[in-house]
Amino acid sequence: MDSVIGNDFKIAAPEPLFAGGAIVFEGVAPLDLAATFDCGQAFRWRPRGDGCFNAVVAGDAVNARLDGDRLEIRGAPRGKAKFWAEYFALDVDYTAIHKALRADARMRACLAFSPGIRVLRQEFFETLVSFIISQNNNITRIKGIVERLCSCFGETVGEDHQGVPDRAFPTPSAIASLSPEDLAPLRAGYRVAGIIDAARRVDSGELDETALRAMPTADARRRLLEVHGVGPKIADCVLLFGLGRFESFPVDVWIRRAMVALFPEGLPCCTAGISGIAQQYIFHYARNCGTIPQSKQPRD
DNA sequence: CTCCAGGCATATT
DNA sequence: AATATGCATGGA
Repeated sequence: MDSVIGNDFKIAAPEPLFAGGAIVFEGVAPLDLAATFDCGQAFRWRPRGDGCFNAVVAGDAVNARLDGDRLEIRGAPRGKAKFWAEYFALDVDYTAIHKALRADARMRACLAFSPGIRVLRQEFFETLVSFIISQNNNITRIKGIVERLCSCFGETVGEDHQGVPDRAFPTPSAIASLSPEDLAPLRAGYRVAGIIDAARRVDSGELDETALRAMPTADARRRLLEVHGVGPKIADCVLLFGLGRFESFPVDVWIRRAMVALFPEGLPCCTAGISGIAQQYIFHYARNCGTIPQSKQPRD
């Protein structure tokens, strides 16, 4: 079972081009890199100020930029073009998704707020640990803790133009042998127990990504809930952002309140495996706008 | 200073 | 099953 998404919203990913040492995908719209990287699903992408974004992903220090509807990724080997197409969900038909979501006026309001958000397919272990860190935490500090985790225990994969080392997210085995005292420099508080438990379960094979991907979402969720520090919200975030289960979505008290206020009858137009994506638009709208649109919205 | 952050574990009702 | 409380830390 690969990504779970309705057939209506599957397309063939564009073929990669290779130009100037970059992996290039054309026709990627809709995609807004700033909105996508900064909507609370990823914690390592940093804007360089000129429209480029830097991160270390899958062991490569990469640079992503958008030129119209051309996505350029530098720093990754050609052989990983398929990985990057999946990372940016270029095989998901966001045009069709938007069309379906726009059938509802309230969903239309959320979508209009940040139409370039895509739900990324991020690496499993990094997503699991990052969202354990996110517990009762704010995004700025989450980013800081994740950076310190990489800086302390991640493999150096190069250095940036200022000579600062680029470090990968630590491997499960690199964390599995650590004690809470070793993680004290992270200043992650009570979350360190969860970080270590997650690393040990993954490192030992008890929690296996391949197995999780092969099992139904409900079973994978049950397995994730066994990890210390992983409750319903974080499990759903990991399913959505780290295991490509676009039909799953995080539902905590807050988002439930926003959802119910917006959609007392339940999420519309979202039954074909994209409720997680719909949720991300709702979440971002409610977080940044702070207001809940009424059920009656003006037509386009 | 206070309030709270993409919650969870645990105890109590 | 539902609700209440403590929690490390530091942004805003």
